Amino acid sequence: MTLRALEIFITVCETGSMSAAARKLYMTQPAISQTILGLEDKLNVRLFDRIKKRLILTHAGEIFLRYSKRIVNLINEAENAMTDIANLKLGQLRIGASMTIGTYLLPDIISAFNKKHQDVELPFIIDNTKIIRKMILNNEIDIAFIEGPINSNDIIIEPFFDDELYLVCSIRHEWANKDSISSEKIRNESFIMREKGSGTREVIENTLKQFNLSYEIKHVLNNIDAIKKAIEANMGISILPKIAIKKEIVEGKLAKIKLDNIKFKRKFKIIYHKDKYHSPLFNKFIDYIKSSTQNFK
Amino acid sequence: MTLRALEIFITVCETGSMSAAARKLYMTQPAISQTILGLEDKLNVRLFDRIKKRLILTHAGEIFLRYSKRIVNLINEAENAMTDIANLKLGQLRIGASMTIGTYLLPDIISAFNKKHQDVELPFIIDNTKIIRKMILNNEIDIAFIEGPINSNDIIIEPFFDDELYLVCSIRHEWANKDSISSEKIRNESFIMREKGSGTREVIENTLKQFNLSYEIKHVLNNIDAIKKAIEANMGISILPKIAIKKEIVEGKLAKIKLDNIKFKRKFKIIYHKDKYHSPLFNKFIDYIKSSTQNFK
DNA sequence: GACGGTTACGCTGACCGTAACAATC
DNA sequence: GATTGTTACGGTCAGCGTAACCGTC
Repeated sequence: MTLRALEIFITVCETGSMSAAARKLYMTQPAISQTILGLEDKLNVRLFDRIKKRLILTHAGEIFLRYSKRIVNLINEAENAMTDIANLKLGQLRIGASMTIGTYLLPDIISAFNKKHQDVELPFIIDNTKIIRKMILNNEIDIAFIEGPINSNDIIIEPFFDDELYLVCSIRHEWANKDSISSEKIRNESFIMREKGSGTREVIENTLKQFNLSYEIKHVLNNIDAIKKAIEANMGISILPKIAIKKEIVEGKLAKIKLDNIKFKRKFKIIYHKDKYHSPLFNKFIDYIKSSTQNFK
Repeated sequence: MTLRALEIFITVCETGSMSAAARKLYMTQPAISQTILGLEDKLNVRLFDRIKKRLILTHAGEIFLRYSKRIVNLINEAENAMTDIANLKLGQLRIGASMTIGTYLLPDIISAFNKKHQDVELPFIIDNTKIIRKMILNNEIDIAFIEGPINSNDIIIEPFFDDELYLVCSIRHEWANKDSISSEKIRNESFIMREKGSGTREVIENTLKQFNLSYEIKHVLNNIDAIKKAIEANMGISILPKIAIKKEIVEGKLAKIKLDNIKFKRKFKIIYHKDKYHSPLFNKFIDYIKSSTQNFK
């Protein structure tokens, strides 16, 4: 019993004749006749009474017609769902991100993307790089955005955004009005730092070490928001990613200062499993992320 | 997209591998691989991620799996319904009958048949022969049982029961205790008759005319029950079909008397459209009717 | 004769098997 | 080397078309 046979049967019922069904389906009439006879033979039941060359559904035929319609409808529904997925009208992309990106960069982008593609599900999880890496390998998420270093033969890494970190102080701090500060001076300031293992801290330490600058850590806070509040309260200075402080700079709550020619730079990366199927939604989202972050100041 | 492909897809999902599915379905593994690839190609969607030769359903695959299961279930349901019909576990037979048969013969038989075949529908209609004939021709009923004459090139007529009509009188009537009555004597009795056009009346008139017997009609009642009540009240005598008076004879409410050697006989007939499909239920019911009436006294 | 359904027969392509290859464990 | 999935190729059969036949209007 093929789906085609069901469609033909339904058409015969609706048109009331095999000839009419043949015309409607662009087939020859004997082909219709044969599939109907084949159905009857296969089902061991007469579907039509042929009374004076006119077709009249038997009781069995009526029951089978109802089933046939339900089946064909369901198949169409399934096919539509699949084309919707192919056309990004439907789908799911499970997104992961590490702290900073997940907090300051992705929320706006995801929500904007979701407005463009209403019926797409975009479950989103923020965790540290190690966990995110494991989730990629276990196929628990489809794609992730991280700042820290990562390595695995099964993971493809693709940079997508040049991050820079800025020295930040309270607007009440004496540096607040200066354009630039001599890098030597920071050894006299109280530094507020992220905890060990933080990608942000790693960049800062590496860069300062590279320039042989000494500094003193006064407070250690495990999230950027806490650090920002502490700086606002003039408890010290810190070096923070630009995406995390954009808003506060604009609002005049924090001041960013150049430190000679020293730049704190790193790359944000897109990662995904090397065997991952690049669904249309997958590709679209990567494109969207890239174009959204391209002109980020 | 074939049903077979859906079954294969479901099996692959359930077993988690194409090889296992191949073993389960007694097919080769490449055949499985091809149908899955074919499905993906046709649907324009990846159903599985192949991560290290292991199959993991994509989001699209999960959605399609749910649809596939529903579709396959529905198809099985439809096929089961059809085999049930073929096996008389399900079905419908629309039965018609003319007055006498429908009132006195069929009800018990239909209800007994329905006890043997619980889930079968047996809609039943009683009307005069002319209407019943029309319903057969219009495919409004599948089979009918009639006593009167009928003719149509499209209707098959098959006798199934030899009916006999008996002279009946009240037990208070002077004939009640006699075994036999000379046929000449009925001209002095008040006759109770069915209306003109009744099949029963026709038999009586034809037979009496054949024997050149005269009689006088006193009352004309259009149904047998009314005639029986009238006879019980000793308003007259009548000649009634044996199936209609069996109960009253046994209960001693009416007396039946032989009239010399005159016998009022006729045949009950099964009729159906000549192009009617003889469903298993159709045949079974005819067999049942014949065997039930074979030993009717 | 026009129309509708069935039967007979031939072709084509989809489906499945065999064989060979690739990749993972 | 054993297992699993993909690719290539060939055979078979179901499904459709053509032609011819039959019954109804």
